[in-house]
Amino acid sequence: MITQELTIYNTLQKNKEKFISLIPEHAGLYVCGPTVYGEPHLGHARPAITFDLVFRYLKHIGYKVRYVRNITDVGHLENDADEGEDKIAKKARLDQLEPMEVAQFYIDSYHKAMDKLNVLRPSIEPRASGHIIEQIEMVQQILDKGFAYISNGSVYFDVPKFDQEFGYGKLSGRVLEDMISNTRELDGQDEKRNAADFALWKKASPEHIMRWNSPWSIGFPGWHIECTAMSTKYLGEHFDIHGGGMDLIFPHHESEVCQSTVANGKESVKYWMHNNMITINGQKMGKSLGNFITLNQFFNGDHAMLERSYNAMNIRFFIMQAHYRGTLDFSNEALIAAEKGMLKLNAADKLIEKLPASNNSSENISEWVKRCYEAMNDDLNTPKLIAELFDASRIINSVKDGHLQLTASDIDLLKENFRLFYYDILGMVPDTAAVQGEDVTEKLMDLILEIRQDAKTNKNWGVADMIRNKLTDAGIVVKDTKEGAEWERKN
RNA sequence: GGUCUCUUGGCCGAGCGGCUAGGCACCGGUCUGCAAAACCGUCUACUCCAGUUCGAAUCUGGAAGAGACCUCCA
Repeated sequence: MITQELTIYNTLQKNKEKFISLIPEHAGLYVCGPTVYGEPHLGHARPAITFDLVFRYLKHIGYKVRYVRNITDVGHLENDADEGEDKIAKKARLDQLEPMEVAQFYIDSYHKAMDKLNVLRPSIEPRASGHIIEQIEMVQQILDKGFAYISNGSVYFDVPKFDQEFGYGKLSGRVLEDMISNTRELDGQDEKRNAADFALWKKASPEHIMRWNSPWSIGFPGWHIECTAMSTKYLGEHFDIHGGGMDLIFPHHESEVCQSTVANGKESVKYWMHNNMITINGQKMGKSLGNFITLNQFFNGDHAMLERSYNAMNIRFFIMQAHYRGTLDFSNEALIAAEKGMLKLNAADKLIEKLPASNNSSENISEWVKRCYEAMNDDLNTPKLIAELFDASRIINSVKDGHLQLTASDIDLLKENFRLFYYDILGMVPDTAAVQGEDVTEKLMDLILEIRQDAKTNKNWGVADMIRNKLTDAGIVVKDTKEGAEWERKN
């Protein structure tokens, strides 16, 4: 049973819409995954986390979800390379490795980083190189229907013809005539009949390492066709959600609309969702700008722009503190502020266990739960949800201090839902460092705090402060409360 | 230049016509041997101009600034 009414922003309609799945209680989700020719960086984290939230929330509210996220491991050209050269092939030559070895290395690297960020693995993670046959078949379908042409061994999609029949630019808002009139004439690009046409299949030049046989030439598939072929294969000709970064709207997703409309005879995607981009200190992240920071550099603090290291949950929390459709700017200051907030919530979670129950509740916890759901139902408003969690934190701390009261059942309700939203839905990881097992540590800490308490009782402030300061240096924060001293690990 | 998006207090960031967002920082208070934590309170806002409205951060028009995409490729 579907328990919540979710509303999501559909790029196709430029509006928020109720999410109604094509098949009741089932949801199909396709997201453009990484191009594996380099270390995973911040730009990979945002879409992965955004759609991880979609995946988690759809499952939570009762959908059986098939989540497909592809890996692009064929046919990439360097942005700044003069001659067209496959990104993976180029890297392979430099490193003296097989192209697939390079791809595998970065796939592993990507997975490790995503695991740290607690991004759930998709249901299916298809690789473009493993679906060459499906792509060739789809190109053939488009040719058979007359919306593509062969030119010098390559196959191009006929955009003007598509525009006449179906209307081009639904997703990105591009107008074909404007595009044509704004296009600069480039030498040596006259294989295409029209500048707006895009490649379905490219004939490989001699130095191009990654190549496959096809009816038209030895070559490789055009970029856009892989997503259409793989989404059709695993989710069907019509599916619910297609996601990706806003930078992919044009030309990638617009081209996918063209391809699926022709090949499948209808538009495939019901809801298009796009996450916004990430900037660093207000600037676009780019290798040439010197602000290109990989995820591992964040985790290690190993980059000139980073004042210190930031753990994966800190990054995840920070990303979720902004709405996915807004730009997000990274800075040391903002990251540290996010960490403090996160630690506050972690501390509140631990306190829930120790709350005293009253006969009456001064707070309406059911209403609070409702507000949490409303935030998520409103196009995944995670900043709002996090604000509600901070409100819960205030309630928890106040109940502990005796300023507010909750009944035993309200405490349970609060505990259950705080953890549901914080851990299961937002995907934060419990602060295990101080909680998990570690009996010896627990006993040692009890002993140390006991000694310190003795010193305090004897007004031996020097010893008491020394213990506290040394523990602080060791990354352990001591909190003196009315019930005695408590401790927790920092980071 | 074209298309689109955005511009909220010291920083991050919700808000979608009237009601405190929230976090971080700062300041004051409670607590404490001192501190930290916690709680309470205070202070800084809606880029600018014009319009619609009883009422606008929120709608409309204009200006300025920022960003994304706009050849090939992914």
